[in-house]
Amino acid sequence: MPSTKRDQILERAVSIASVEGLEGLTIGRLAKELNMSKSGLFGHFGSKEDLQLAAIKEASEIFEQRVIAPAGSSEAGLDRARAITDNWLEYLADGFEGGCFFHAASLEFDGRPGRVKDEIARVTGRWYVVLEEQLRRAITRGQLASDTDATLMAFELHALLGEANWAFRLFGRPEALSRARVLLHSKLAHAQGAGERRTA
Amino acid sequence: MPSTKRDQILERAVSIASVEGLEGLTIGRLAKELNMSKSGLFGHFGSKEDLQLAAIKEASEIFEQRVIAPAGSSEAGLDRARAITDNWLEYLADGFEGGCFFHAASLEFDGRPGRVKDEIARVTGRWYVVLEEQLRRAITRGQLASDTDATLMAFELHALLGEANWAFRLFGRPEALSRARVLLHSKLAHAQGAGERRTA
DNA sequence: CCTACCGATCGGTAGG
DNA sequence: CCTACCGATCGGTAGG
Repeated sequence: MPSTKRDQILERAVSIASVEGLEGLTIGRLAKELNMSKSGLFGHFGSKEDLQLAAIKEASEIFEQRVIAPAGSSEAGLDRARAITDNWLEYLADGFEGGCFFHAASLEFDGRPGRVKDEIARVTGRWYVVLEEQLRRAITRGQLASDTDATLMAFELHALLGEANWAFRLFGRPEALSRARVLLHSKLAHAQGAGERRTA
Repeated sequence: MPSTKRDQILERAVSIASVEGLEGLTIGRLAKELNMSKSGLFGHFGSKEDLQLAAIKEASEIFEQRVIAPAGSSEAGLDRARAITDNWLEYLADGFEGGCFFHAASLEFDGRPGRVKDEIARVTGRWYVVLEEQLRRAITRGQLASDTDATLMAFELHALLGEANWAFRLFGRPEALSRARVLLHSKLAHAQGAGERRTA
């Protein structure tokens, strides 16, 4: 399937939104960057909110392709959890021009109830659950200690990914990514029910 | 010292910005909420950027008062680190109308170079270092294992605070805060060089 | 502190 | 897909 004009528009839209935010993504600016008229661009979407929702869908497909799908070739459980977090870190390093689209969008819209916020929560929540599910399988398979709390561990791993994005983008230093990698690997390292770790 | 008009303006400005973002904080809206004219309000600040910088300063003073200063009465080291993170969680629950001002501002401005971004990075980085410093003292005093990596542990604790804010605001469920509390206490729990912990 | 105003841009529409 | 336009709002200024 060839890339349609709408796809080209959304590709730019997602890139702009990752830098300027989903509200900062204005129709006028998007049109100018694509050498289109505002109304010509507008014809592809019914409203700004629809454009925002379409951008979220486009960004979620990119995330799925880069982070979730490639992990499908790893064995379910600990290996797949590690593949997901490794892919996630790579995506944080170069996935979008302005850093993680969804982390920024979450904090931008958490105080603005509506369809856009709901969709951001739905999509990001889904990936969170995907990761948690692999931890549960790892526990069932004896790859993590049987008393591991999968909910808390998913919270922890997701926290490290968010912190990596925050620190990398705000301070511009790649150590944020390597620190997160060290911690993620440490938490996911030991197979066969080991599970004892240092605090660090 | 009595609360000046400027202080009253900034109080509203910080609350609006926590919900709408620092760019969404418009002079017109702020003036309307305060029953002032735009130009009357503008007289207190030289430009929108100056208003944003003043709002950052105001918010940082609130954070200092609520999170950092009260921890000064706890003994330096592990106790003070725990006091800081406890206060921080309380501040996440009710510090600003729209969630952590600085977490939102960080992700909003990380792609917009300039004085506002620099100031956000400077202020948030300072608190990060304050926490790390207490961990170093805890190690020196034998309250944490001597091979603890303070840099990584500060990264981890700060990650949990950020995750708590993200999840609490996006999904509106207070479990996010209690999960972070459990994990933070677990990591900071054991005195006298213990330091062995479960992954969860 | 105010009224009155500036040019630019916002989301969106009419009409073709 | 376009030009041309709408009312509203943006940051900011002149003048008092």
